[in-house]
Amino acid sequence: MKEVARVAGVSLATVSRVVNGTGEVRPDLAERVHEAVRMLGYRRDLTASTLRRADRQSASIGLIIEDVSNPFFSAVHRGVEDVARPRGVLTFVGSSDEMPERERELAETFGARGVDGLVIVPCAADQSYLMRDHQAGTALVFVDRPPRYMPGHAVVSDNAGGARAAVAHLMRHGHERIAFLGDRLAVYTAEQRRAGYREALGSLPAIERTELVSSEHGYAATLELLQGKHPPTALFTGQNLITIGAIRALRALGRQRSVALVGFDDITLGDLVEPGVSVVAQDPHALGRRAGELLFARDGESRLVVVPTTLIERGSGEIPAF
Amino acid sequence: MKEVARVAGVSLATVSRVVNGTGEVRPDLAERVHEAVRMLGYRRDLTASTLRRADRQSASIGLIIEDVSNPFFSAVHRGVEDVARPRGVLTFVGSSDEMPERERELAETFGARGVDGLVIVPCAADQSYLMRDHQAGTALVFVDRPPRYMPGHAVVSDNAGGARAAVAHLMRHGHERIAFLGDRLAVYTAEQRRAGYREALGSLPAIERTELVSSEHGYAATLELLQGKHPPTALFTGQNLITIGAIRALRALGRQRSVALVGFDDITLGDLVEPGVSVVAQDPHALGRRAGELLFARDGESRLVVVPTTLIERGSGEIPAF
DNA sequence: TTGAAAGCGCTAACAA
DNA sequence: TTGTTAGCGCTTTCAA
Repeated sequence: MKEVARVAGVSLATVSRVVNGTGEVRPDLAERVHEAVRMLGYRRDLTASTLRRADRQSASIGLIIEDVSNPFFSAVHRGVEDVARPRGVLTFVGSSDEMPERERELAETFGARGVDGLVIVPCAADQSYLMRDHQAGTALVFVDRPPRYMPGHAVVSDNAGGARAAVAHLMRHGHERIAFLGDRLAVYTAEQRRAGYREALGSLPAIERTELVSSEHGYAATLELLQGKHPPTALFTGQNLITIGAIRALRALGRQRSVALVGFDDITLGDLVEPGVSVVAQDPHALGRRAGELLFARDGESRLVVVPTTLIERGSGEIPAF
Repeated sequence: MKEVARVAGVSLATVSRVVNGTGEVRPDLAERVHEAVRMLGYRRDLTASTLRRADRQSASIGLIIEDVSNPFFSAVHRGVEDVARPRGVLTFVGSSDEMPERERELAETFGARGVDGLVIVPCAADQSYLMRDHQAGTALVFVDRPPRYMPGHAVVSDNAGGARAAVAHLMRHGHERIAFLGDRLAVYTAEQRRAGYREALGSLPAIERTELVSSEHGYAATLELLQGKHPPTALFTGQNLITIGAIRALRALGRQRSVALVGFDDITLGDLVEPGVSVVAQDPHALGRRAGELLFARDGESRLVVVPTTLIERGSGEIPAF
């Protein structure tokens, strides 16, 4: 910058004004500055700029998700990017792998880098450690799950509503023995989906298997249920991997055309499988987009945004009870 | 930091030394500093630190991929993250959406933020604009495709080799009319895969449809080929979306069990479809990991790392010619 | 071993 | 309209 000023024969302040487009500068001087910038290949240092600036905005945000390579969360990521980019804001991203200490570590590092905001899929039992950043002026939005032990904006799917819709759908096809196969109930989404399941069941018997954390768990639980005494005629799987495990198990038993199945969260290529996999689809991109919008709005009040889900009928959920 | 120094009754320099663990500090003084840090909730400002530091390292890198929510590229992303994180390096990420001006814009912004390195899936016709960053000391690694009009490290899949393996596999099952359905040949990977296809064919007739840029294109091309005069008995699809389009088309014709199919790049749940989808799988996570390793190694010589592919037999590729 | 002071590249008062 | 100067929060000489 000093170089540019020297070559253009102006002061540092003028270069700054031209480069930032702030303040009035005589056109011919501005042109000389631009010329020098081109000649020297000058590019202003945004970090130094942030340091000195009055508003101290770094035009960067942090995003903490479970895993950047998980299709659900990478769609959330894209949603956030799509609202950040038009604002000229860059995104730092990190995977927490559902480990609380990684979540904290990432939040810590992002904070030390002076991000203007943080979008976070919380996994720690307690997010109150973020109060410091919040008070320091970092905007905060939680996504997929609400925060615990601290207030804050949150954008979540309609987990309970989607689950109710799935179960009601199965009931409409005559099912009275509908099993729920769910994730760790400690996770908000799993607990909400089970709540929806129970609500929709009414007086029908609840058949529940929870704490299933992999497709293998889903596979085993499905086998066990269907080979048991009073097997269910329909399955409602509360998560992606569990759905896949259930499909494999139904195939292994040759029951994929006789036992109904609705999964929560969409399955890639769910329509190419036979029968097609009926699901309650979430909209992860919208989740990210709404979170980003909330982040930049910088509202005071804590808001909970609920993104609707959609039931997609592809065959497996429309198999009748008998 | 001034506060910390005041509370601990030491100088700024001592606080810096304690916080960074550099230089010798009397244990009792160090303890007083730590105490003050805890009390005040002090966190050092990494951007200011970078500005002043001798090495000017920001402990951040930039990653430019086609789309953060594309499973292939998000796996690359995870690979890069997995080598950056243990080094305490944070990752800025952006989607180029295969638009050259976005690629440049992102590279520009990352540069202005002082990233130490850039991992990039190049889509512009010319990457020489990056020479400036390179000379300014930014490490540069290209991934999935080599750079154009500038030297640089690159990590790519064994596109030609994988294609040869796919075609040879089909030939081994008796096929003599094998069609290639490919992406835009302007893209390095598409061109390499076609080259591999042609090499493996030997004297067999080449049946090619290229410039297919969506699953709909793949669908249409498959229909057209199979309903034509001398239909192929086997298909080699050079890209994910094309593979999906081809599967849909084969189903629509009821030919999924009589026409062989091998796709380049793995398909999620390819084993749940009937018949299972045989593919030449890439290892996008390894692509990202190797790129990250090269980035941090900061070798002088331009190196081209080729990551091997794996043929996965799931049924569709093992359908015999008659 | 510690502290004083300079200065990284930039922006924002203020003065001219 | 332009330039001078102070200083953002930090690290790094250099001297004590």
